[in-house]
Amino acid sequence: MTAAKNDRLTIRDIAALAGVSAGTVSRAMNGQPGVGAATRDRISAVIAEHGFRVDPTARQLSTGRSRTLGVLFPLHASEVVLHPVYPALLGALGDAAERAGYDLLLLTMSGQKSAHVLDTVSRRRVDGVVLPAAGARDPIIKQLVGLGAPTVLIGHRSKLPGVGWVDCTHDAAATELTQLMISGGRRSLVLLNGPTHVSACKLRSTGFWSAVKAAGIPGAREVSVPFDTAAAAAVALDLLRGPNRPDAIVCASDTIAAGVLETARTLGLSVPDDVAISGFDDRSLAAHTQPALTTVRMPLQETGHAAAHMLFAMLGDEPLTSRHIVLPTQVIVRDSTPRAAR
Amino acid sequence: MTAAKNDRLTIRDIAALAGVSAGTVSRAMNGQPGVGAATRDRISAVIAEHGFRVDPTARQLSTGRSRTLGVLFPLHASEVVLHPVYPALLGALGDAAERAGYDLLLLTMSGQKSAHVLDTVSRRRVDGVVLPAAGARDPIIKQLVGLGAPTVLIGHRSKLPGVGWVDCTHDAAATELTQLMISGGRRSLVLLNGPTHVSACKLRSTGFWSAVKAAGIPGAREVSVPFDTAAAAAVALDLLRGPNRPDAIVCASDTIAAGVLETARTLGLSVPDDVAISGFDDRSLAAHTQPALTTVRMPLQETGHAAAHMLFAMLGDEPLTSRHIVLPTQVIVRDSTPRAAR
DNA sequence: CTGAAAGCGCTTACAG
DNA sequence: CTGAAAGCGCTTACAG
Repeated sequence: MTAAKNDRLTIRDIAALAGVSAGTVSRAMNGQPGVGAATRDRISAVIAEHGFRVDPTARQLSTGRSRTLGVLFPLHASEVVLHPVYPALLGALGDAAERAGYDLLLLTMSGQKSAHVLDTVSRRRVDGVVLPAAGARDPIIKQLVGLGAPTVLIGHRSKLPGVGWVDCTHDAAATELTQLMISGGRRSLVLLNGPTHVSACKLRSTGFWSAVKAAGIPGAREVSVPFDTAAAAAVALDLLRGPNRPDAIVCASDTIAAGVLETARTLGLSVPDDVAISGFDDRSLAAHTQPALTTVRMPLQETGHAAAHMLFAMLGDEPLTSRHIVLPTQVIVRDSTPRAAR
Repeated sequence: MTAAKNDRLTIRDIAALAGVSAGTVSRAMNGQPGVGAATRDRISAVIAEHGFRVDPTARQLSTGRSRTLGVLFPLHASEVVLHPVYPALLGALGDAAERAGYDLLLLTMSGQKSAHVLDTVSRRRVDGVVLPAAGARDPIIKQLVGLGAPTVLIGHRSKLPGVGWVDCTHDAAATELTQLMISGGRRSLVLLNGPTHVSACKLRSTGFWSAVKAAGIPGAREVSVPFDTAAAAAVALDLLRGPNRPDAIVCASDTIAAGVLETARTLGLSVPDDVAISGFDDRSLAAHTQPALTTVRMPLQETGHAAAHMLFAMLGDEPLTSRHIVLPTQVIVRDSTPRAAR
């Protein structure tokens, strides 16, 4: 006799009320076979009347499964990387988890010390882990897999066996934007990319160069900057004042594009006539820049849902169709790129 | 016999290895009195050699306490409000929780439907809840308190009895910035505030007006805009082109200040000579604007730690000094405000 | 179809 | 100072 009594009903209370045994209530609650229809109804009625939620702790001790999903926050990621992705993603994860009866454990990792995260996953018997901003943090990914925890990455197409991921078509979007520039008559192209160790940036680079090569356009360049408006503005100054000024700059984020727009304005260049500019992310600012920014919308909600459901599938709750999902992005054409002239 | 056997050692294994009973191991582990020094050492040695982590699930079932803290994410908050605060705050919360042996449960609430959050807190016996971006969401605050869950708000000074909060001196910072403007000779002041339902914005307003009144300066104005650069730029255009152009604009965020800076540049106004501008938040952009932005740094790490420790104190783990903590902000003077001319 | 019982891994009065 | 035992609230073979 240890834990304090409280007013919560236990499965035994329900059993007594329904005139059956606790085991039968358990079977009925969990939708298991071997409970008579009448008994089932009686139990449902009692639960409906008196209210009863199974104690997840007791269930876990008995089954060994926690019905808990870990969400790993990479706190060392720059604020700018974090920003646009999280709220929508978390909302979708939370919704999916709620619907499936899972709870979410928040795993934070300051720096690279993964020991505590691994310990928590193991102690709490976390059923699976989502890494919403996976990337070059490979050590922990491998360690999680080593622990036997089903792992789903968002935004990083890991080659590790068993690891699932959900990503979107950064490459195709970059290709489409670049083609938009080319079909609008642009011939001096620059990709103002983010940090090249970011998986999404690698894909954007691939997409850019594939369009450039397909069109046989020489002299295209790629420059890498942090996801920072001011830094982008500074680099844009060099580009736009330098020799062979580009007439199209594909930017890897709206924040980068904002810096380029700013510099263009400072230099008195007209957008898109003198230089066409595109962004990525479709953040709220993109619709309000002058001119409004052509950009790419990511399927954030869908990504969160897909990641959650992939995890449920890995846990055997749903059929597992694929461990690797690529969702479509959507190019939003506004006024900062040339009208398709063809 | 239900849960799958695994390789993890139980307290009974340790007890056997140390030649004592499980109860004694439990008492030794938990630092309880009534265990001989020699026994204690032997148990420590065994644990050190073989490794052992107590199963939190079993402990919880026995004690009724989960050693889990809830972190409530307000997903309906705009991305801009969320942004600057979360990573540092979560990191600090995570650190503090880790050190105290607590885990963090991620509570998401899409829209205003709090039922699931309350149910989770109750089912999982969450020991206490932190609301990192509390505000006008009062319904859930009251409901959490009603559940008996110790509750700590960040950024909202609730009047509800029993509710703890950690906030910082938004008001004093606004006063200091305003005085900086006044002592620099500015006499036509505007507070370009954020949404007035945000608690921090109310305090910033208070601080601004208190400085204005103390200096006896007439004609000061306050205008409210969303936390959005483009929206701020539009409002700034009206202000800076209208009659009696302000010579100082105190902005409620760096994003707002960025819009004002942009408009000033567009209009060919010199900052700070024609119009002085200050921000709030000290986001990374603030150091890189042209001119660099005078702004306010929030004690985010300290806030996270304070919130966590207040919760521990409410849970009886630490002495509770106060349920209401106001931490100091720091005004960062850069080049967008007048040099203190006196 | 249903019940009685054992077990999940801890903690904590209760004895001694 | 230490052990034996009961209990936390479930689940699930095992019988019937």
